Amino acid sequence: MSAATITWRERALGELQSAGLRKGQARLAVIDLLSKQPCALTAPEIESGLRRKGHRVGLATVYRTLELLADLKLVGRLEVGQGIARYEPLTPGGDHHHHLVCDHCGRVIPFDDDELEQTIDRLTHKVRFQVAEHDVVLHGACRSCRN
Amino acid sequence: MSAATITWRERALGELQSAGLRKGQARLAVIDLLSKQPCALTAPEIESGLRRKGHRVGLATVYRTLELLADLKLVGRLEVGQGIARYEPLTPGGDHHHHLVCDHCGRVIPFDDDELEQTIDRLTHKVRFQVAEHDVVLHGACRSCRN
DNA sequence: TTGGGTGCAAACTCTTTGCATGCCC
DNA sequence: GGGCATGCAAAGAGTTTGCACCCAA
Repeated sequence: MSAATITWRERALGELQSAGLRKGQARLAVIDLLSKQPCALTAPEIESGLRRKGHRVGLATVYRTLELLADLKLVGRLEVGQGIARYEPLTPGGDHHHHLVCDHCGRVIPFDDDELEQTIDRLTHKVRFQVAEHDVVLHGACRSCRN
Repeated sequence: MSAATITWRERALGELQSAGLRKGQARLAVIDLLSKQPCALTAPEIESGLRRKGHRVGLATVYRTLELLADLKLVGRLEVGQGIARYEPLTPGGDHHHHLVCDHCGRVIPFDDDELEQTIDRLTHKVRFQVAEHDVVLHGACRSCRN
């Protein structure tokens, strides 16, 4: 089994280990839930998801865990409007993507596009600014909401 | 003088007129201030800017005015992180741009790029989604903050 | 005159912080 | 056992809403 087949969850646990951080039940629960999610969730969504599964995890702990995981580059933080932060697992080489946001129902739908990535890469070097990350958000109406 | 030389401020006042909306002193003050701004401001920034000029405008009114102007497509709403909304005048054909955000000092710097716009235009038609607007945000360190 | 516009204050939501307790190592 | 991790509650910040007064048309 090659390194490329390590799951995000396994990688996250390894990163905690090598950073000398503990694996408390709250952290494990948040990592578990995130690892099963295809796209970005808000902190309150994560908290209620855990509660529904019987975990009693403080919302503050969810935020602290997400901040920790973001510092370790294990999750990405994304803001798509309404001043709400969303978090999603990051995979190193793999599935970099951006988001379509439906301004009617609030749905967030991931997409990717190679040409877009190439264009942004070129742009990143053109600009007089040290670019670390980029976000592209397309706003509009999803298939259910456009009439 | 052709239609193309109408200023944003004049257009905004015209839109209010034809929508049957009143031109109260607070709305006029917000429109005036926005018309002189090159890039996106937050609602509290607008409020304190007006206060500094001697206007007494409630923060709630600033929000209500910005929402109104956004509905009329006269201003764009932009979120660059930290859950803070920023607003800037929109000109129909003209100066479409995107933003560099310094994650250290919080500065927001506008930029534009034709290649990027073309790529996003193509993308907009490729995607199974009705796209109304798009935002590109590059995060990183500005020239003052990178050491 | 009259109803939309405005200011003030309170409410709401998301997020962060303080502190005492608990549990991983 | 020691110290990081956690939960609860309170504090903070941005934004929205309720309501009475005011002013543009």
